[in-house]
This record gives sequence, structure tokens and C-alpha cells, in this order.
Amino acid sequence: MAKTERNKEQTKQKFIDAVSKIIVRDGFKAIGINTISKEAGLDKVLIYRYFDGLDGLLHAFAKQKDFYINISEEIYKSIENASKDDVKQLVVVVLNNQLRELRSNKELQELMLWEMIERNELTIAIAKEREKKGYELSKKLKEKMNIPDAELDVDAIMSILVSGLYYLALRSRTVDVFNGVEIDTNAGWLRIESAIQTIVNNLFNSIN
Amino acid sequence: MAKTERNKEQTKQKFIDAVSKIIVRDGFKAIGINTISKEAGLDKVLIYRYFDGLDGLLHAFAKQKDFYINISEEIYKSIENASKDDVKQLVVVVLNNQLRELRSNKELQELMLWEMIERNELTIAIAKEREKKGYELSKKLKEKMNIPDAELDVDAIMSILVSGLYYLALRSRTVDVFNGVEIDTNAGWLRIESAIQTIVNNLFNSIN
DNA sequence: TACTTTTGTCACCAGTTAGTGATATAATTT
DNA sequence: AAATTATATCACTAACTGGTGACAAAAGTA
Repeated sequence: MAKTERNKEQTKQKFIDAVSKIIVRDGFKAIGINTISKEAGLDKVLIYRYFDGLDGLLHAFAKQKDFYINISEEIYKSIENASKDDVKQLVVVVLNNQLRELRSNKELQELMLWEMIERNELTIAIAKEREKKGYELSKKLKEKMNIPDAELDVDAIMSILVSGLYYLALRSRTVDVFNGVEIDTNAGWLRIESAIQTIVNNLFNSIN
Repeated sequence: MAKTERNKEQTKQKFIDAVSKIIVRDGFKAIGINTISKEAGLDKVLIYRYFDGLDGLLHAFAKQKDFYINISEEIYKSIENASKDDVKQLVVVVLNNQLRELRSNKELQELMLWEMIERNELTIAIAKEREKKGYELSKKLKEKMNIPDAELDVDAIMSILVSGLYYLALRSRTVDVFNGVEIDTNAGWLRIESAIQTIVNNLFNSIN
């Protein structure tokens, strides 16, 4: 018999990795004490010992990853330095950036779907964090644009546009056409990105 | 013992009603052979006999209900009779109509979430039907507006807006604020409806 | 070396799932 | 009234779920 290496931290990491693998491969629905321990090749009792149960493990998992849509430092700087005229284009860039990030990140997609279905300690915490980050970005853009609240409800408008992109990205997991747009091809997604461009342009024309 | 009434059709209906009740009360996640038979107060073996299993029952359930967002005859007629100038306002009415319908229909919400999570015979069929109906309506509006495809990608724009409303309605089940908009209050939803108005107005201003 | 603690495995529990074969009883036909 | 068919119940299976107590073996300490 080869002697078994024993290392608590390494073992804990194996469980966290197993969670990630299962989510990416089979979706959040497949997450459970048994599936995880099987995937990790370790006994499930360790999940109770090291993480105090499934909730604790999921928390450790969430802590280790960034589960809000990542806003690059680059974009943040662009906003700081942007002139008022550039901001319109920046809004488009930010929106399309979020779309691409979500489309390419299967783990994030699953997490967002999970948030929509189940309300547990984990999903609530993650959703709250993302809402905070997203809203901060939104506020920064709004300030730059310098539009009086009375004139244009930028928050409400942005919430519709962001939601639209979220939905389309998540929907494309299980469907190939939405309202005549092929969301399973690059050509389709280019149409969506152009549409965002069009909407934003026309919106702020009336102001600028 | 009170004699048990025996009536196949009535019994089948009881199962279908049970499916509906469970979905509304506990969500699609709770659907299963055991929960349904328990809710119906009947033996689960009847589900196999009368519907050839869960899939068959769900099919019967879906057939009996309208699982696409209902477009009232009234609105259809309005579109037919609308002048070119009215159409812009009609788009707003149709969008806000869909939002209200979805917000008030818990069963529909659950079905739409289900479609996003699982790809089975039922969810595929329902989604396909809704896509068809929705796209028909969209095409009707587009024709009326008489905008050349080259000028404005109406399908893509509408897909973003409709998606946005879908997402917000579904998200409001588990979250109370999105991008600073309170989607758990009427005031918040009024902001969303106004934002739709704003977006559509600005979009088609450039054309008309 | 002998003892203790940490790390990991194994075997089992009670509860739930989908699915089925045998049986009882109501309704219909002969 | 007797026989047949349709309708519904019951009791069971095998596989899975989350959860736990008893044990084994490695690592650290006296």
C-alpha cells in the first residue's frame, strides 16, 4: 500500500475544487454532499468536520472566487478620465463587457441561475455583493454623464438594459433563438451588441 | 365507509390541478411523482396508468394552460388599426402589458425559470410555442412601423427590452433591489415602465 | 517507546425518490 | 344474479439522499 498523504488544507481545497467542477459540468442542481465527496474522491464526513456541512463548504467556495461580474481596472480608469462626450461610448463598452464576461463564464451563469431559484445564505450574499459592485459602477457612469435625475431615470434604464443582457446570456444556455435573434451564434450576439449601441446612442442624443 | 366515486376524467383532472397547485405554492423544484400524488390525494400508480408517467402528466398540464404570455385580442386589433404614429406608443403598451402579465402570473414565472434550468420535452415545447407567439407579435409591430432592416435592427432591440423585463420580473421573486431600483414596490415598477417609455420614444424619434 | 491528536475510511441509519406487482372494489355487461 | 372490466389502493423494491458513530492509520509529543 502506498502511504496516504495527509494534509488538511490540501483536502479542503479538493472539496472546493470538486464543487467548482460539478457546477461547471452539471450545474448547481447537481450539488450535494454525496456528489461532492464522490467527485473529490474523499469521504463526505470530512465536509462536516472541516466546513461544518454543505453551507460552510459553499461559503468557502464562494469566498475563493469572484462571483460578481468582473469590472476591469482599465474600464474604471477610463471612466475617471473620460470627457462628457466619451461617456456615452463608455456605457456601451461597459454593457458589452458585462455581456461577454457572463457569456464566457459558465460558473457565473450557474451561480446567477441559482440565485434566481433558491434563497439561501450563499445565494443571498453573492447576489448582494454583485448588486453593490454593479450599482457602484452605474453611479460612477451617471455622475460622469451629469444628467439631472428629473430628466432621465438612468438607474431604471440601465437596469432594463443590464437585465436584458443577463437574460439573453442565461437563456442561450438552453435555447438557440430569441425573438428572431440567433443567440447561439456570434453573428446573433453581434446584433445584440449593435442594438445596445443603438439604444444608448439614441437615448443620450436627446440630452447631449 | 362512504363509497368512492370512480371517474377517470375527473381523476386525471385532479392530478393536473395538483401540478398547478404545487408549482404555484412551492415552485417547479417541488414537482415529482410522490408530491403530486400526495397533493391530489390519489395513488401515484394512476399517473403511470393514465399519463404514462410524469412527462405525460406535465404534457397534459401544459396543454390545458396557456403558457405563453397572453396577448389580448384587443391589443392585436389595436395594432391592425394603428396609424404609423400610434405604433410607437403601441410598442410601449405591449411591452408593459407583457411585464404586468408575467409579474402577476406565478405559474408562468415558475415555468419560465424551469425552461432556463432544465431542457426536457415539456420545457422545450413550451418555450418554442412562446417564442413563436412572441415573434409573431414582434413582426406585426415591425411591419406597421415600416422601418427598413438596414436602418434599425428592431428584432435585436426588442429582444433586449423584452429580456430585460423578463429578467426583472423573475429576479424580483428573490431580490428586492436591482441597480438601485426597488423591484419589490409599485413605485419601482412604475420607474421601469417609464424607462421603457423613454427608451422607445428616443429610439424611434430618430426615424419618424 | 508509548501516548495523544489529527486525518481519513467504513458501515450503517432513517427518510425520500421513482417505479411495479398483487389485490380490492366499483361499474358495466351478460 | 353472475361474470367481466375499469378504477383505485396497498405494499413492496432498489437506489438515492443527508447525516453520524465506530474504527484505522498517520503524525506529533512525552
